[in-house]
Amino acid sequence: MTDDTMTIGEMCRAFDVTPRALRFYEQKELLNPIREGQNRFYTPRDRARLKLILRGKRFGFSLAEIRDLLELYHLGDGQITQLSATLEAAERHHADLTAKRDELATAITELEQQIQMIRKMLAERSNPRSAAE
Amino acid sequence: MTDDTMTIGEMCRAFDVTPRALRFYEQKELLNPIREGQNRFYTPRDRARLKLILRGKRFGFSLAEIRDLLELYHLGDGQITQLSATLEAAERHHADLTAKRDELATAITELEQQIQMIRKMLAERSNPRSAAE
DNA sequence: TCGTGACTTGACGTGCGCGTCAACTTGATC
DNA sequence: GATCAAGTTGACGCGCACGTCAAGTCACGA
Repeated sequence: MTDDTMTIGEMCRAFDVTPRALRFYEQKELLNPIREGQNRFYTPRDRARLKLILRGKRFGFSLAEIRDLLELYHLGDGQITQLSATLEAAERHHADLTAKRDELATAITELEQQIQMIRKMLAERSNPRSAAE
Repeated sequence: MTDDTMTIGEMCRAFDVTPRALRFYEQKELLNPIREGQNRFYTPRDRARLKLILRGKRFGFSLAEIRDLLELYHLGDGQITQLSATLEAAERHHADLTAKRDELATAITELEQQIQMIRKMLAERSNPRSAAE
């Protein structure tokens, strides 16, 4: 076994990112792989964080925001640092996400109405007589 | 009545954006207000489009993507241009949004678990004996 | 020993989404 | 007629999230 760490190349293939991006995230303190000499070795924890990074990006969060949020997820595994402050931050993030979810639901509903309209127009175009119904 | 159009300043106050942003969106062909001499007058249609622009930004879409999507929403009001192609594009966008919705739901669930963990840790901290249960 | 391939550290470049001047016009008010 | 607010067109600047070189290190097999 390879000690369950991964090289930068393996990470890139696994997550479809470039080495440049991984080093950039490290510089911005979103990742901190083990440094053995010059080389980097990414632990399972790094992988979990990268998943969250990419997810956060998809939802339009900046890397700075994501870095702060990663602190929250991180302390699940034992650290007892300012728990109540962390709870507050987590709840703010939760409110943020649920608001986004609601807005997304609205957007989806509206889009579905648009699609229905287009379907109707197509139907009337292919069979104009049915417009009487 | 003021012809139901708005000046750039009114738009900025209504949507909390800068004039610079509105002119930028116009340059990128996301908006096209009426030009009366030098000045711009934004119609209800511009306002509807701006709403969608800002929403799209919140979901992490680029302005170029949003511009393309606006074409879809637009043709609801009469134009019959490539209806079936439009339907396809709309359905792709729909798939995109629902995927985002599902991923967001996952993220929210995970965050809620984290919050539960933090609450538990706080409870045990304030009343350590209950850890025996 | 000599590639070769994977990795490294700078350092500059790039596209996006505007911010921020400067210099000007235009209509209303004193 | 002067002023002032609101708008205009360039044009340069900036922060973010990397891309893209150049130049070097290091382990490995032929």
